Amino acid sequence: KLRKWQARTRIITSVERNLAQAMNELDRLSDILNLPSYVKEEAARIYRNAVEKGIVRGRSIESIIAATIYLACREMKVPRSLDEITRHTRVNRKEIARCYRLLLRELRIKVATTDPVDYVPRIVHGLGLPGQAVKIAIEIINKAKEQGVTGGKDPAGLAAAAVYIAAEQLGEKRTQKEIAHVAGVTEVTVRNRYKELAKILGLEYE
Amino acid sequence: MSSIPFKTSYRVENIVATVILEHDLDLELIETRIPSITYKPDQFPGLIFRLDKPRATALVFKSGKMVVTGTKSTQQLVEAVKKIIKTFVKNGVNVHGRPRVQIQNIVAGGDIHAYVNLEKAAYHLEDSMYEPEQFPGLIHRMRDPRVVLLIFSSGKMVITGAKEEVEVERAVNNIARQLYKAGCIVGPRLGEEE
DNA sequence: GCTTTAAAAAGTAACCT
DNA sequence: AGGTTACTTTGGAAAGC
Repeated sequence: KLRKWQARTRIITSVERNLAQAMNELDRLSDILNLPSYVKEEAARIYRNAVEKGIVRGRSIESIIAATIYLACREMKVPRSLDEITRHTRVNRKEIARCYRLLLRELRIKVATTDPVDYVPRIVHGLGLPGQAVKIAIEIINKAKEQGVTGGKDPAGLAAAAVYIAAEQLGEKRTQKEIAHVAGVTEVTVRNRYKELAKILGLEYE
Repeated sequence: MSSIPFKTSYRVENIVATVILEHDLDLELIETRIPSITYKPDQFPGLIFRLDKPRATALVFKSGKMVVTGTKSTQQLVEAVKKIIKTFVKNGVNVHGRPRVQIQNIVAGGDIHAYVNLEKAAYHLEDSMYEPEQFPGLIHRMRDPRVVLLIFSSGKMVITGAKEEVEVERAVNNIARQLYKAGCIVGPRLGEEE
C-alpha cells in the first residue's frame, strides 16, 4: 500500500511539475506577445485538456504551449501568426504546426479559417496609414471572397495586397516591400495577390 | 443511382510496395558488384538501387526485404521486381525462392473537374482540416475507404493511403458526392460539359 | 520520434539573372 | 520583373538509433 501511495505521489508531482513548467512558459510567451488575458486563459484550458488526453507525451512543453497559444488565438480571433509565435520560441515552426494539427485532431476541435480581414487593422496601423484604409481593404477582400479567388491562398498575403490597393486609392502609396514586411510575407506574394485582386476589381496595372 | 453533375477521374502516380525474399543479402557484396548503387550505412540501413526502364527505386535491406517505390501500376511493379532480381543474379548476387510482393500504399491524383469552396467544405466535412496559412489544400481523412485526401480549390486532389486501386476510385467518387450534397461545388472548370 | 524513397496537388519562398 | 529550384502537406514499409 505504501508503495502504491508513493507511486501515485510521484505521478501527481510529475504532472504538477509539468503543469507548472507549462504555465511558466505560457506566462512568458503571453507577455511577449501581449496577449489578452482571456486568450491566455483559453490556452491554459486547452493545455490542461491536452494533458488529460495524453497528447503531451513525448513532445516538448515549449512546442505544445506555443501550439496551444496559436490555437487559442485562432479560436478568439486574435491575429497572431504562427511565425510570430515561433519567433519567440527556440523550437521551429514546423514542430509547432505539427503540434497544432495534433491538438485539432485529438481534441476534435473545429476552428474557423483565418479571415484575411482580421489582419487588416494591424497592417494598416503598422504602416501608419489612415483608418479609412481599413474599410477600403475590407471591401476589397469581401469582393475577392465573392469572386471565389481566395481558396488556398495565405490570408496574410490577401490582406497585404488589399491594403496595398487601399493605400494607393487614398494617395498614400507604400512600397510592396514595406507592406510585405509588416504582413510577414514576401514581395512576390503581395505582387501575385495584387495582380489577381486588380483583375477582379477591374483595375489597370502594368 | 445518384448522378453527380460532373465527371471524376484519377490516375495512380506512385506505388509503395514491400518485397520479401527468402534469405538474407550481403549488401557490401551488392555494392561492389553493382556500380549505380548508393549505400551509406551510417545514414540509412538500406542500400538504394534505381531502375530506369520501369522507373523505380528500391531500398534493399540485409534481411532480404526491400521497399520498391515509384511505379504507377501493378504491371510496372512486377516488372521492376523481376528486373531488380535479374540484375542481382547477373552480377553474381544469388537470389533464391519466389519473392513475396505486397502493395503498402498507393498515391494517386484525382480530379472532379469543378471548383470547390474549401472553406465551406471544411465546415461540412468531418475529419477534415483546412489551414491555408500552412498548406493550400484541405486535408480529409476518409473512413471508408480508409484513405487521406488533399483537396484543392481547383477540384484536383491527391489520394493516398490506399492499398488497392479500387479504393482510390471509390474515394474520388465518395468525395465528389459529399461535396456536391454539401453545396461545396462552385462550378465547372475548363469550360467543360456538366 | 528520426533517418531514406517516390509522386501529385497549389502556394510560398529563396536565389539568380 | 521573371525563371528555377525547393520546400510545405498526405500515406506506407524497411532496420536501427
